[in-house]
Amino acid sequence: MATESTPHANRKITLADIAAGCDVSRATVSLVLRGSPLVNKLTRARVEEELRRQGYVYNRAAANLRRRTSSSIALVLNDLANPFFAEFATGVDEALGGAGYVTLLGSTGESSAREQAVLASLLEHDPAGIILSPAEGSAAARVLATVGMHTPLLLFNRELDGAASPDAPWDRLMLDNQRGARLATEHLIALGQKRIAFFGGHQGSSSCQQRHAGYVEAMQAAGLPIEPHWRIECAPNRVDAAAQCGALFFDAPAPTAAVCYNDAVALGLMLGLYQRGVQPGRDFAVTGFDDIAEAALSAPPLTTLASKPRARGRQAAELLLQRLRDPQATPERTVAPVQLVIRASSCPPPAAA
Amino acid sequence: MATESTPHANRKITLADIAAGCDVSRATVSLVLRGSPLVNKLTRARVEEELRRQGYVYNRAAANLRRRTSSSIALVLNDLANPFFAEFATGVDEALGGAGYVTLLGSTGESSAREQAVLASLLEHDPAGIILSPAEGSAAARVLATVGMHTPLLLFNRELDGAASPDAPWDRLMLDNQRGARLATEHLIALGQKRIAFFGGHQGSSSCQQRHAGYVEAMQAAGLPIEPHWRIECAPNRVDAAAQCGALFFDAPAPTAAVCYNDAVALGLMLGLYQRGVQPGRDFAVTGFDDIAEAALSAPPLTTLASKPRARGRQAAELLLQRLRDPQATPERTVAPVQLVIRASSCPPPAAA
DNA sequence: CTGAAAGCGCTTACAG
DNA sequence: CTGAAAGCGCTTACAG
Repeated sequence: MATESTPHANRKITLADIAAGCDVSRATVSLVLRGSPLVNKLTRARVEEELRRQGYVYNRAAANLRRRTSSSIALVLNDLANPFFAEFATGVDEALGGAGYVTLLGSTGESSAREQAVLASLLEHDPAGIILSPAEGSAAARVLATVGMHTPLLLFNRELDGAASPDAPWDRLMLDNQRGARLATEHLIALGQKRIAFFGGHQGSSSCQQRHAGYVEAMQAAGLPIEPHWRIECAPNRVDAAAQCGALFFDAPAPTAAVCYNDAVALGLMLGLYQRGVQPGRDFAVTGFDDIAEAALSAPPLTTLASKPRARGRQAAELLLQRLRDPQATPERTVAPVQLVIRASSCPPPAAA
Repeated sequence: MATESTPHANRKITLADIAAGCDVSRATVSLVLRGSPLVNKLTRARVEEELRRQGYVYNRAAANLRRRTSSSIALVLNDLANPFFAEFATGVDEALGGAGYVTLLGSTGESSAREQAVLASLLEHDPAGIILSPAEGSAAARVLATVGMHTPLLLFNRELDGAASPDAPWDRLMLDNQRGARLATEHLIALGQKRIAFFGGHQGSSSCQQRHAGYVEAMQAAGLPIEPHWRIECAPNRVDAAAQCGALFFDAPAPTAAVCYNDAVALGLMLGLYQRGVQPGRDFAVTGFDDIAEAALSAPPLTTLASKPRARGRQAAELLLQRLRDPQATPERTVAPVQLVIRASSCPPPAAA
């Protein structure tokens, strides 16, 4: 009957079905699947034909259970909707896929409470490792308590609160925030700028602190003064940056340039400047951080620091895979370089005052 | 000894460890974990204490194997780095997480060959269902062959090539592309625009065809002519759109407005117009599609169609979960409405010629 | 209310 | 070269 050859829609094909179908043991089928050289050529051919015929799909979960292995990695991000992290995730997934791992996704929306829940849930799926870009204010002790000692953790982009940094028991991949901001500041200084503000970001975030430190470093090395009202906090997005622009000009002396926390903030600041009749790129110099796609296309195009999020994603995956190969090696802190991308029109010399 | 109470770092805690630790059977521990009312209150308390004490982590893969269930959903996207899909993924993950599912991520980079490989790999992890935004040119027959009949499939955003659309054996969630483009075109017509182009996108993509059809519909309903050089193809990104801008003006009559394939294209077109000395919002009207974050912040702000990708992600997840509850129901094609967002300054009436 | 036993789909020594 | 048997960590009738 035609029905006979149709696979039953209600049950998946297993090794046992294949074994029965070509009269060998499950063990032999397993050896074929795993490419063992032990199997006789003809037996192998018969089994492979049967696998095709029945449309067999390997059950990796069962194999992982038996072998006590795992073929997944958990990727937990604070904000997947942010293009920077979306690019990062793409890079991670690319590299993991190439190594035979599958990505378990989790998104925390910058809430450390949700981060706990997401981590706990993903851990039940037994990932071989975790890549985590922590939510703001995420505490080292709590994360460590839920992740435990069994699952290697790679931190990206931010440190955890309260971590004894030098000897933390996890790997880290960080951007060279301080050097990046220093390069941007030095670039402005070389153009003759003297009154340079540091604009945007939350003081609480470690990346903001590091970037600010790089700015201070460059200013001090050049012997330039820093006014208190030249440091403006704002949420790291365009809208808030545009709204905070005015704060730069409340007191004298007004800055003529700003090193911004990131590109989003820089683009928002430019918008705010336009609205006040100050033309960025002519009356005011601006730099960003990240080199998002729009940085090259804004008016004027933006001088910024390229952090290459997709490459960072691949790098994070490689570092974690390396850790899986050698669980005993001492944890490492890797600092990814960032590159100054000069788009001259966003950075004029100071206007003759 | 202190060492005794330290969990062995080389083996994970299992049900059997807990059972041994408080002198009950594994069955009882399992019942506690699953919240069974059968268990005696005191027994439950003892077990729960022991679970905490040993830092037990549930092995969901083992449970899924035994129960023949699955707690994951595969999400396969053609381009996660695109903000539209990043938002979509966020919405999917939100809704799935809430329902106790975990997201298995796959990214195809618009290659249908990689799509096959990614689907095959994810299927081995036995997802309960699949949400797929197909790569361009992805063939229905091939996808169906690798996905099989066991795993419910939900298509998002695009149709598969060669699908007998009305009775395809999968669910679909599509945007109302045609109506959206019609609304945009009608809006321009109501402002008095008559020479309206359709700009950007690939003719091969179903969404582009649908949007173009909506444009044609509105033009014909208003009795307005359409010139052949008013339809310009370009890749759906800013850079290519800016480069193609000139093609609108090769022949007379030149258009005075353009309905764009999407926001990226619209922003690129505006850039191209500026470079030619045509000021969008004054000399030329432009509309987009998607309502990405930048649409509100461009100069001028862009009239566009809001497709709410995050909400679409949640909706896609809900539809798939619904399918899991009722596998027999006939497949559905859901069309999500899109909303015209009018930002007047991008759409002037035609200049007095 | 609790335990002994079987089994989910796979893998891996171990015999032969 | 192939098969019988045990076991990965869980769940679920079934007895008691």
